[in-house]
This record gives sequence, C-alpha cells and structure tokens, in this order.
Amino acid sequence: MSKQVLPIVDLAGTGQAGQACCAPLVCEPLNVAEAEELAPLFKAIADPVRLRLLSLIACHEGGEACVCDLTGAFEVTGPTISHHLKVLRQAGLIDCERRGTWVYYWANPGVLARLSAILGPRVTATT
Amino acid sequence: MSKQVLPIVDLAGTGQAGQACCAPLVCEPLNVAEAEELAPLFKAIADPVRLRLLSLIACHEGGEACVCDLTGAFEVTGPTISHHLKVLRQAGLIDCERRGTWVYYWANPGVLARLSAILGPRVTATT
DNA sequence: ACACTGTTTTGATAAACGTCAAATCAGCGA
DNA sequence: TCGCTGATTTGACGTTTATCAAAACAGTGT
Repeated sequence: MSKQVLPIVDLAGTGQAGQACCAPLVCEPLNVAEAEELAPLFKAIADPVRLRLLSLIACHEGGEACVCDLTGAFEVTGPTISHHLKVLRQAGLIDCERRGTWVYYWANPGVLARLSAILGPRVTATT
Repeated sequence: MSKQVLPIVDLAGTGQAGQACCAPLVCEPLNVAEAEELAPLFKAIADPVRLRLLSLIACHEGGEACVCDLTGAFEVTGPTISHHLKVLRQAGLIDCERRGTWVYYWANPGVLARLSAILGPRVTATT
C-alpha cells in the first residue's frame, strides 16, 4: 500500500511481519513446538552485550552498522563481539553482508516484532 | 529543549507498568544499565519449559495455577519444575502463594508488557 | 608479491545452566 | 502423634556458555 514516510512503526502493526501465527503467550498456552522454537530466540537476546549490539545495529543510521562501529561501545574483545554477532545472526535476528573490507549488519525487524507480539498483553487492538 | 518525548511509551495498558522508562530497542540504543537489567528477564524466559510454564500459568482459568496443574504437562521431574518456577519468580515474572497443601502461581503482566514494549516496534494504543 | 587493516575462527578455561535422585519442608487427616 | 501427599531444597553430574589469546581469513593498497 502506501509506502509513505512512516517510520519503522509499520512493520509489525500490519499482519505482514507477524504472520499472525501466534497468539500472545498469555492468551493461549504455548505448545511444545512453539516453545522450543521461541526459546532459542529469547536466548539470543538474553545477554547484555547482544541486547546492546542488536539495539545499536537497529538504531544505527541507515539501518545498518559496520562491525567497526560497534566494537568501540564495548569492553569485550573483537572476537567476543564477533561471537555474539554470530549468535544473533544464527537466531535470525540480524543479517550481514561484506562490502570490501567491512562487514555490515542490519536487524531483521520481523523476528523482533514476532517476539514482541508473543509477549504482548493483547494482540490487535481492533475494536 | 529536551521535553520532546516520543509518544510511544505507555503501551502497557495494565496501569501497573507505567514506568515509561524504555523506548523500544530499535528506536534508541540501550545503555549498559538497561541492557544488564533486561538480559536476566529475557534469560528467564529463554527456556522452553519456562516459556510453557509462564504461558500455562497466565492462561489458566482464574489467572492462577497450582503446581499440580502444571507438572502433568511436562516430561521433566517435579524438582525441575520447581526450579524453573523459582527462576521465573526471581525474575519477577510470576509470583506465588501457598494455600493449604497447594502453592498457586500467577503471572505478573506488567513485566511481560515491558519486555514486549522493549522489543516491539508497534504502538498498540489500547485505552 | 607484500604488508596492513578489519573480521572471523579455533582452542582453551572457568562459570553458569538443566536435570535428576534423595532428602527435606509444609499441611492435612486419621 | 503418625503417616500421607504436595512442593521445595540439596548435592551431584554432564552440557552449554562467555570470554580471551592466538591463528587464520578477506580485501585493499603499495
């Protein structure tokens, strides 16, 4: 529809990103398969460094950040940052691409939106 | 100058979570303190058994569930269930009370709503 | 070809985690 | 009081995790 200037807000409000597959955790009991699929996603963000990495990447101008933009914000070493980025990537929360010397990461907003919807107190405020 | 506030914060609708403390992770970089406070909460739900426990409790009729209502749904032993309940409780996600022989657990919706708001790009303007 | 920078992988280590069996605690009823 | 059931704690075990140093990989420029 309208690809107006609407900021990031749109991406989960519509049913498109959330694929409408999952009622909030508080509305309907999660079955085993859902729980085993979701737990690794929450585990991926259950670390302060990864939480900040994800936030830094998602907030970075242009929607993507080079590794060199990130390492300076942490006390841990480069390999550790690289490890955490890999964890986030394997969970599907971020993705990356090499461009010349640098590797750029960006967030996958759909996954984040899905997690939010699962935790959310109500799903759609329609009516 | 800095009184311009994003009108995003009051998601929780529960009245209890009126912290108004945290913009979504994708809007503003999490600082170290926020990340270190949030990570243990996500860690608490980053386990399939705990995820289902939380969901079962939150969905249970009356808004609370006895431990004996829960154990049957899992393959793990009673002590393990008890351990996971303790983790959820120490994270503040659930609370409990003993009534006679049985111990009843209920979910704390404010904490869940806060996590949802942190992850969520959307602005569910419920009233 | 070489050196240099940015990033990831490997290997090792200490801490944290999930699970169970056994023991313990908390109420209830005979 | 004693025994019974529901629930938690303790102690142990194997697995996973976060971290680092060192090595390796990927591009760029000389």
